[in-house]
Amino acid sequence: MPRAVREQQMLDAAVRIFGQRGYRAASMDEIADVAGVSKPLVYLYLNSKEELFTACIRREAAALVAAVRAGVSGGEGGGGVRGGLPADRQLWAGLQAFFTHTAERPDAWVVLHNQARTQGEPFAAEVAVMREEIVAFVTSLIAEAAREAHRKPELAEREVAGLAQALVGAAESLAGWANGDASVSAKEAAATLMNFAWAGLGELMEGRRWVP
Amino acid sequence: MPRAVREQQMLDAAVRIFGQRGYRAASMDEIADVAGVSKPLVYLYLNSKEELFTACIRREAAALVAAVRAGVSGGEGGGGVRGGLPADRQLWAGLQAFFTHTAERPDAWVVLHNQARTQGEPFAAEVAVMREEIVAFVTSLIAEAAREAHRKPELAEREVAGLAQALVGAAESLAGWANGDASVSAKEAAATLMNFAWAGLGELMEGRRWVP
Amino acid sequence: MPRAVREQQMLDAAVRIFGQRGYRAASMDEIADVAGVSKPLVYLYLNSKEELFTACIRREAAALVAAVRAGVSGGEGGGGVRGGLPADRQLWAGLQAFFTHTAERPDAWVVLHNQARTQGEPFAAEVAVMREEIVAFVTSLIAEAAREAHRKPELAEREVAGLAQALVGAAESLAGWANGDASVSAKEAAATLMNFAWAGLGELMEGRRWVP
Amino acid sequence: MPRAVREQQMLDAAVRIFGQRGYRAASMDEIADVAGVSKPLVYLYLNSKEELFTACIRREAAALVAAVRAGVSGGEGGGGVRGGLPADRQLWAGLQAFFTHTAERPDAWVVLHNQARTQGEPFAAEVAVMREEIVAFVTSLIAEAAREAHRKPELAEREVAGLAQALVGAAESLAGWANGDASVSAKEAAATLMNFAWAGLGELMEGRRWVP
DNA sequence: GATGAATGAGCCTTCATTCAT
DNA sequence: AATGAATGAAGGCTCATTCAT
Repeated sequence: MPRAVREQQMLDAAVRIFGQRGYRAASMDEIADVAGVSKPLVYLYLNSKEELFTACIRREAAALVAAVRAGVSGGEGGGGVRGGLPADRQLWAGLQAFFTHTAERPDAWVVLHNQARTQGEPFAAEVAVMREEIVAFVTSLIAEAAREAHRKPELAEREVAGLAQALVGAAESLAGWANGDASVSAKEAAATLMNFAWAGLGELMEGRRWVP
Repeated sequence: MPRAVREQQMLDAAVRIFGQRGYRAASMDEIADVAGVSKPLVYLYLNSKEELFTACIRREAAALVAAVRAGVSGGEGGGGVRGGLPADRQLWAGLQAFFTHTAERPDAWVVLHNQARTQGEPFAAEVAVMREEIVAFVTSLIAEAAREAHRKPELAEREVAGLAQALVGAAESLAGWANGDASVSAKEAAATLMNFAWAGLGELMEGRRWVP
Repeated sequence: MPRAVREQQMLDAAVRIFGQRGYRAASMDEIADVAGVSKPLVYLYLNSKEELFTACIRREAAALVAAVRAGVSGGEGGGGVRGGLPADRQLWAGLQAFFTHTAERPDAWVVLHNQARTQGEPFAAEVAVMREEIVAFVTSLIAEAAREAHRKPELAEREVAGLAQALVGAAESLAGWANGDASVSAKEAAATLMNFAWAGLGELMEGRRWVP
Repeated sequence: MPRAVREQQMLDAAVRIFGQRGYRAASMDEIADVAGVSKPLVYLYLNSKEELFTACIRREAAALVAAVRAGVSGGEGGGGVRGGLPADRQLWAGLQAFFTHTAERPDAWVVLHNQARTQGEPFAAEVAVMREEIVAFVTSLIAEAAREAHRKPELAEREVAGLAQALVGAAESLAGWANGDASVSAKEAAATLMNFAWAGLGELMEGRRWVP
């Protein structure tokens, strides 16, 4: 069996075990078992527990970003009208893709969101890169929406950044919730968040704020 | 030294170490050291690592809920006019209390939010109880707000629940963000979230929704 | 059982196993077994294989130097005439003590001479210190002998150093030989070397050299 | 590439690695790498780590003995006057050859002297054979020297054996010393030992002994 | 003839946990 | 009430060794 295939099997197993047990509690023995190979082979290909975990993070981060990108580009119309979608449709498509992907690979999401971020520096930095990529994308969407609405730039740049953080944070949180509670589909989660967020953003763009 | 005091010292130490190292990486040796007692004494009082961790979770969960409750009840006017505050003021007070408390006890927040939820079943259930309590409270606030606005109950119960989840999730996410990034105060975090959320909720109560 | 005693037992066992198997081939498991304790206790007291080996080297080096010193000081006459012995008697006493000690503790000698010196830098340096101490002592003896013989200092300092090296080297080598081949007693080994060396030194002090 | 050549390359690599790392710490992987072949090929030709090590010992022992023999036979005059050299010239030639050879192949010397002798029985015996051959040769030289001096055989056979042991031991020790300390050439080492030894031997042949 | 792929076994190290005092 | 002393069990990692090709 070629090396590349075996490596993917190992990463599959590792993501599963890391997701279920946590980084520390996961044992290389169990990972090798689940991958259907011997432990030395895991070391031969991936060198150490640390590198194995890093490889998992990288693969899953790339897969998630790719999924969201594909969702946004593909849009709703089926790939024809590329790039021309309005900001709200792009956000909607991105959220759907995000919730779908995380629902399909719950262990991967746990690894990225819950495990990697709580295991200290070599790993946290790895996910931080991906997250910033997504935050930047959302930020650009909000800014574009403001432009589309032909408003004077009522929203300061710093404020937009804060809103993007809140939106991404809410999405992350809902992903965990939707996965944990089986009765919520990806589409429902996306709709809930879209409703919650888009209306709020619209109001803010009108300059209406809540003050104590 | 009375037993109750010693126990609190141990829990203090445990929360700190669990928060900094994670459940698995934390060693009973270090906890006993930091607590200034011998290891067997820790076992005498708290039986096992698992029970010790559970005790930490319970204590900190109770403290957090109590802080939020106190914030809401105390309100802005100083404790006199109980229960009479409008829903938005109550939410505002609760958010402020939440962000303040988590900022004051970062290790405790890490234990509750990052560690307990990722260490499997005995522990995840423990925090889930507390979280549900808070979600229920937020849900009641949203419902009350709808009543105050004298609308027909346009918002289905299920929908309200989803919104509460999103709001709580966003708050949790922002708490981590605010603690990690020193430049954001509790009040700022609360204001960001309040702006984001209240406008959206208001719109929804008016029956305006985003549809694809 | 008090800690100090246990530590000596562990060192006894370690010296034996390191001597018989070599540093790498010796297993902490076997050492713990032979010491009659569990492996974690060995780690609790001596931290690591490396530190354990270093502790062995230090203890045995000190013991060997002490034995030689005691032999020289005690002299043949029984401790009365301290310090006044002529150089040849001192050398004779030192050699006897050296061969006696190495014969009594063959594993310790193997550890010092064969193992420690071939396991790279943390360890080699440790024995080098002891060896230099002995070489310095022998050097001073040769120089004193030259003075006693009322010769002009025919022997250059560098030459004396080389002779000391050769003498110590010969002694080290004979120690291994005498221990390996049971029919040679410590006294015989000392006599052989004394005969071999003292005559040669005497000749050299007379200025007689072998030239091709 | 013919098998014999490949085998020599492997032995070259093995001697180097065994010498630098020690028997246990040397890995078959590294040896195969350095030899420029794959690991299974090493096993195909040399069967096991143990046999590989044994093969190294045998080859290097034979090479060393051959070098010394050649030095003695070749003598100073260039190979013409075989066998006629006096004993001291033969010893001088042998020592020079010995120190030259060990200086040229330091790893080989480490393998023979430091590693093989400390790795237990299969290997120690292998070098012992070679050493005895050399000791026997030196013994015969001393005896011949005594004859040449026309003395009655004052030196008992047992005594001669002891002296040969001491001389060989001193040479072994000086070899390590000279290789480790770069400032000593083969010729210097040989001269130091020759001076030290021949005078002592001469004295003994005259019947002058050191007595306590 | 030669090797890429794979593994059983073992070693160093750590940790939660328990007695005897 | 409190602890010094001690351990069973497990985990990360490496290595000599073997097939199928």
